[in-house]
Amino acid sequence: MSNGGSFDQSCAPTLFARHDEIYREGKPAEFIYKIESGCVRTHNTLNGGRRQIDAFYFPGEFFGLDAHAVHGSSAVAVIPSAIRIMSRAAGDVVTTQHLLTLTAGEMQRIKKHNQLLRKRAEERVVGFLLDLAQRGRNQSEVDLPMARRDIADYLDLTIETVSRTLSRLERASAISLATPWRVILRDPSAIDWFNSQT
Amino acid sequence: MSNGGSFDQSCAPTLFARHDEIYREGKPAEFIYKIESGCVRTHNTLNGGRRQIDAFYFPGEFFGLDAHAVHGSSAVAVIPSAIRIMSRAAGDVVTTQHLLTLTAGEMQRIKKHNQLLRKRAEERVVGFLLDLAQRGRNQSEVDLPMARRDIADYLDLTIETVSRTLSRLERASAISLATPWRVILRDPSAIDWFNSQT
DNA sequence: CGTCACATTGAACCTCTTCAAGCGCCGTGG
DNA sequence: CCACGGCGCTTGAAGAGGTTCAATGTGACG
Repeated sequence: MSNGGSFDQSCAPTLFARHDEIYREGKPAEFIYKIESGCVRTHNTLNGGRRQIDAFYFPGEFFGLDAHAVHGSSAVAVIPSAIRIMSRAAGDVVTTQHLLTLTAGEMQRIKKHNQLLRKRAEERVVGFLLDLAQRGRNQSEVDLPMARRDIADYLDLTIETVSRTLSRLERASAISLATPWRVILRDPSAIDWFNSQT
Repeated sequence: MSNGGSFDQSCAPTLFARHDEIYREGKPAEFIYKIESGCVRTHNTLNGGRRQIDAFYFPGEFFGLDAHAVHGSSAVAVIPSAIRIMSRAAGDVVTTQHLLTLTAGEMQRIKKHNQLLRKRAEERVVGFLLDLAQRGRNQSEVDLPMARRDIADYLDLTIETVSRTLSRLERASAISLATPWRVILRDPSAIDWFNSQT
């Protein structure tokens, strides 16, 4: 698969502070974005104030690949982040073929998230941790830049359930919480097992 | 949006009987498919025998738009169906632009399904019925060609909960079950309301 | 008329949510 | 420098919603 190498140097990265909005739901989707450093989340706010997080993105990953002319969700920096912004207009450095590849990858990601939402709370949390471990540099240590509220809204659980589940996993010696935002996985090989669970 | 009109006549439809497999998970994704008549479901079988239905497709809709070189799920005819099969190879009648449009639409559909999975049982069932009503010819009468087991595996509920929820909706005069596979919606305008619930 | 597959209904159980309180960290101000 | 207050995480107890197990109902087909 293309890693976007052919067009990722097309502009200087823009800096965003913690909780800065990168684009807003409903606005025209003119650009695609690539994370250089930091972490971004995309979310919709349903009427009722309830918030739904669609995805977290980490360095090297692309986001903003909405289906239609307008963004279906808002993007916000979870921590200070550097992001490359590229026009998705036809005829630009971003080709239709690129877009198709990236969009197909995004679809894959959503399907995976979909499967996660069908599992029980503990499996969701474990799946989330293993996913982050796999995407991070260190397979056995995971950094959680986002708050419990964000994790809960991503996994469709309450913050209490997320917290309780992490505590239970720690008591069971499956993980270790160095700090609430730094998790050590006791069995990194669990990643392979989990990924085989289609 | 393109309705695919430029290439939907490129071959004669193939007929599939009830429960016939159209393609299988893991096989190369060489074609895309358009339903002329009938109904198709796509599903994965997780190890553990548990089945997960990703989508139902109806006349006029496309399926088989998997992200990668191989299908991520199997496709099966729910009832006797006529399906047009087209090669997705580059240089064929199906252009990259077509594929991007169709894939983006598929992504939209998955996101919608995703939101459905975050709701409570009753909302999932109602959302499912309204979705089918909207896609069908008659806004106030829905035909359910699939079994309760299929609906349950699509909504991530048990067949008991689906059945109980439908019964409760009928007692509440929200719907009417002419037969277990024919639902009359008492308030079709609910579709607009439900779609506004992001 | 009997059988089979599917749908419906009931009751006990379990998981997650809800409501409520406690804890720890950090920045601010006296 | 330390007390205070706010914010986010954790923990506990009660309650609601769905699942599980089990039985009953119903229509199609031989």
